[in-house]
Amino acid sequence: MIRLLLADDQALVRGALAALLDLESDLEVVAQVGRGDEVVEAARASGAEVCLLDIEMPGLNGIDAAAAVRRELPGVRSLVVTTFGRPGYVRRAIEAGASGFVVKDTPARQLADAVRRVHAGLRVIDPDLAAESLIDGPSPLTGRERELLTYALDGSPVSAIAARVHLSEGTVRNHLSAAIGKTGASTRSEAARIAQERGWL
Amino acid sequence: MIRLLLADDQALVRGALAALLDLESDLEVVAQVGRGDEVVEAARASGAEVCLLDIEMPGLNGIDAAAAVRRELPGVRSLVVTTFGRPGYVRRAIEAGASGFVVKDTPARQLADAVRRVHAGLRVIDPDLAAESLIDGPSPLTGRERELLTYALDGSPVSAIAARVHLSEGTVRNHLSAAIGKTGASTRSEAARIAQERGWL
DNA sequence: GCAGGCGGATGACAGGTGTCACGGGGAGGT
DNA sequence: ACCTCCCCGTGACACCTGTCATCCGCCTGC
Repeated sequence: MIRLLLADDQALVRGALAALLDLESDLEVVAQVGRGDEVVEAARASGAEVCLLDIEMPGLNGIDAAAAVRRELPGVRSLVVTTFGRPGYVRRAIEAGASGFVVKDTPARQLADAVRRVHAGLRVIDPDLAAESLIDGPSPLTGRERELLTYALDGSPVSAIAARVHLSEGTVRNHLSAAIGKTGASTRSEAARIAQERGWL
Repeated sequence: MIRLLLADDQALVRGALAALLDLESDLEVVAQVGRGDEVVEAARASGAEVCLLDIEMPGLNGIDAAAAVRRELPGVRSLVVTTFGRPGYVRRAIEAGASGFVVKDTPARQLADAVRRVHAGLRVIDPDLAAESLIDGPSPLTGRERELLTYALDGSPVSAIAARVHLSEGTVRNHLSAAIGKTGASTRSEAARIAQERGWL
């Protein structure tokens, strides 16, 4: 019997996944949480062996949660399940110590298999995403560029971004201009979108 | 026995919801689709009585799908289930003929109850969203403003938007300026975000 | 009939934005 | 020591954007 922990901020999806996985005779959902920063504690208390982690969660995202599990509970394996198949996410999830990466587009019946493989010590990674992840390579952005791009995601004007990070507007424009060049975009909004799609943020 | 149709573009979520609802002794999932434009046909073929529709779907969104069901199969009721609780969505879903509106944050056990109520002819609407929907009022945007805002969502420059809709740049700027005023924003990106949050797009 | 709203357009203007050149400082590598 | 890369800043320039005034044609409601 494989003991599972589910982490997803949408209660309905979480409950539905629990119902789905509980149908399998060799799987048992022993804990459910809706926040990333509750994963480690719940996993320890419930004696979970595999953690199913969504990326988009309040408190702590699924990738950082996987890293925390790796650090605090070395014997527990993590499987990241997310809506968005961004190549950079795969890389970061694996680097964070996750044993698998699955998108929510995959057929439901494959999920139980993925859990079993992860439990057996194998790695499960969506093949398409793995290929893209290799092609795109790691992020070429510097720390500042990444930071400023995240603030540019919502289309904020340069002045607002500059005030938020306590920099001059000229400096912000220079960093964003560099990011625009590296992403092949022509506006900071477009650059921010591209960077996010590739998981560079 | 209530016959259900599930429509959600994420196969994993769709399958999980099916597993969850099939646990109820009086519910039976008789059809599953991943696209909005397959809903009517699948509902007719399967003899579904209630359609559970996600909003974000390829082909046709859940609200338009609810309208299509209303038109083509008057006896079938729709329950819209979505990730984002945007007030405008509720209004539009109800106007489109949906009998209920539930967000994916609600506890899993309440979903089956919502389905039963909808099947019984009652309306099921998330109370918080219903209140917000009344406060915000309907969209003040004109058709063009709405259209141009959707193109402005990703931060596209005015020139690109103008080319896309075959208008002069000046006209596009005027419409967007009006939208900026109505949303209380100061850039078109911000206006687009605000409008989307309120379900005006 | 006619006001009022919408869609479309032009022109002008202030201010925001992207680019480039250039400078200076600090951390890391050889 | 030296070079390289990152970070921060300034100034200048061309271009983009948001706003406003003003015009037109079209439809709808009164």
